[in-house]
Amino acid sequence: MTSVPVPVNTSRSGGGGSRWCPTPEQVMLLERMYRSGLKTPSATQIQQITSRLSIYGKIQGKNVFYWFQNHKARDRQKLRKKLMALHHQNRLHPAHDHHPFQTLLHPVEDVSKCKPMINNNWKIDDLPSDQTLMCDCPLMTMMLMDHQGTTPYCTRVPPKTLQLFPLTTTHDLKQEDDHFNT
Amino acid sequence: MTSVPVPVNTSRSGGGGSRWCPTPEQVMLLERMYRSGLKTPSATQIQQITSRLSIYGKIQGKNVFYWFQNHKARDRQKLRKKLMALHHQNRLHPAHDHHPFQTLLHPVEDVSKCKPMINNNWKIDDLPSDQTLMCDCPLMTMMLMDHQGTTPYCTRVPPKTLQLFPLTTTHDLKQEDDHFNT
DNA sequence: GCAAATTAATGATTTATTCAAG
DNA sequence: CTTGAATAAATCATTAATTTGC
Repeated sequence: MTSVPVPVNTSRSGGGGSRWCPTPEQVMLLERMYRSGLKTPSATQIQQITSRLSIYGKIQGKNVFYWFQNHKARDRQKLRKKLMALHHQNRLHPAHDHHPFQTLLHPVEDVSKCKPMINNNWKIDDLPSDQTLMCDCPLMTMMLMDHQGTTPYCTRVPPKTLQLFPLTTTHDLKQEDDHFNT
Repeated sequence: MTSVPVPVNTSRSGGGGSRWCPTPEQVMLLERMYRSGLKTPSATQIQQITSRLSIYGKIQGKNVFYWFQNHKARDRQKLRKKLMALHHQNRLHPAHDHHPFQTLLHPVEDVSKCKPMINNNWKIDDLPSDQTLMCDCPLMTMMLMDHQGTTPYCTRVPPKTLQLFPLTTTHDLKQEDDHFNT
């Protein structure tokens, strides 16, 4: 696209093929409004926002409109993804584990404010004894075994699959559909 | 306020150490996993990692959890700083560009109690008169106001008739890509 | 060379968000 | 409108690096 170093906001007048490139100030203010509860601005609001943000750079009403649309959609998508993963995990491992964690960090509710109350209340700490644990984790095993002559426990090096731990301690291994790859 | 005298114990030996001190092997393997794409391990994965890293030294599930949380957060933070710096360079904020931009991004403000005047019905045609428009969203006005009166270059702020934007009509408006984030 | 003092990294907690379910 | 679930951001706290004076 013949990118001539145009001063950032490449809103070329005319036939206009360029996209809006928000400035940091614009993004900051938009995010602030979004967090403040404005999820779907009305046309009037969009006009006001546009006029106010135009002092930071070129901007149009449709940019604002699309920004809110995209931002909301992205938020929802992200959350849905998480919930899906969680639900899947819950189905597969109803017994224990499954929480993606932060809840486990709330040991006690009443005393947590007063004192640093040392933290041995972690559920995760009670690791199930490592008997079947270290049998099937392709990538993990692969990553954990190089560079040391010690070879932890499991010495099997799978080809190249990038799936993480499909395993459960007692059940057969169905993958829990991980989602770490952005 | 005043710190309690730390028990000071050998973290890796036994007893209640102050905090986890990862061994170089542990750090190396954790970083390798992170770089391989594992950003938020599930509880099961954390257990796996913990049990495998425990051969290099004392470690608990919460340590692994915290490690990934912190690592991810600080990665994001670093990246954001870089991007912010770059954008600032481009924009050449002359007045006071060296105040921590992060503070501006802090969501410390609690204007969120204001009700979102959501209005999905945005027909541009029947816009109400502008007079009442300005009144029903003090929140937006407040947020959009310049914090220090910096107003870089463009100072035109017409609060009146503004450019309209296409609605879902015959127009195409297919240029709403997302690039304001990341 | 060595510790006390100071600064930078990083482990561990707390707080503020988000969307959706009830 | 309130609450549930789960962070990610912000912050607190402690360890490691380093500087400094002797």
